Amino acid sequence: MLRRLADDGLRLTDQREVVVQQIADRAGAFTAEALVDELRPRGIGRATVYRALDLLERQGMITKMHLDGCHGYTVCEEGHHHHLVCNQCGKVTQVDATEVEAEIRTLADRLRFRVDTHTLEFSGRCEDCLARAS
Amino acid sequence: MLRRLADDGLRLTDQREVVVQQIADRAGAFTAEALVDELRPRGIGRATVYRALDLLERQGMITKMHLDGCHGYTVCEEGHHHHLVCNQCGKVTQVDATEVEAEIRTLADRLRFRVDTHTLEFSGRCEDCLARAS
DNA sequence: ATTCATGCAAAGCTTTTGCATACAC
DNA sequence: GTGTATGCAAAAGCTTTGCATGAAT
Repeated sequence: MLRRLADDGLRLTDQREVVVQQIADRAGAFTAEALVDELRPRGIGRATVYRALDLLERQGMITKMHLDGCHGYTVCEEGHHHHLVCNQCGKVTQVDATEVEAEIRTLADRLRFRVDTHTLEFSGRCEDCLARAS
Repeated sequence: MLRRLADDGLRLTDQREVVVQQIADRAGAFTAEALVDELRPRGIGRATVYRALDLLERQGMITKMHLDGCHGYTVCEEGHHHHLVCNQCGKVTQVDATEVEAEIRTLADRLRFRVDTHTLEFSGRCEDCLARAS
């Protein structure tokens, strides 16, 4: 992720590095404010966190997610935009929804509506949480 | 809508009536704050509007939508929850996505994940706006 | 009569902005 | 050296809440 930032000609500051490290291998979604809390002890200010998230989103390295209060982000690969969100542990898994995708395209073609983008999100319970429940 | 409120044993106040009238035959999505502005001249307070929207949402008569800033509502029929959002005029159309729906169910079954709910939203340009553009 | 809704204003929370300073290139 | 990022604190948005008053059943 850091390399990608550099490759895109963006400034590699200490703070951006820390932000990226903090979110890079995170299983679930997170809110901006949670990140702020985690990074405050490391001397990174609120505005910097918000600005970094903005930047990373514009670079397509993270996506905004529709969590409960509509304020989450998650790290994600480019192109694919379908997520399974576990309501219990908050984990976000990427899912390959090729067939659904195809069906969506068919539908879009039939509608008198030019579909530019679509959002598809699943919420429920992940394997681990299901296992833990029984 | 008013009848449905009454049927569900809820109090029919003047203010709720006005709120319902104001949103009932609206083509697009709207934000809470926009409604507040529209209803302020009619003497309806901010809190009342927010509480009414909350109520209507719990009754399933409107749904929260993920607009640009993630803060919209739209009137919608029960059950079906798929919307086309026009980026230009803001109109929201309900769409029948039965095939997609079926595909989603198939996918859900295959995943080691218990899917409780899913969200599917399309955004692009509606017929009218496309026509107007040419 | 009781119970619930309302309006107001204040508080809470999240996000953005202005500005002087510091850092990356 | 230049231009951009940072930190802070303040402002700006949006939503919720406490409380006294008023309305619906």
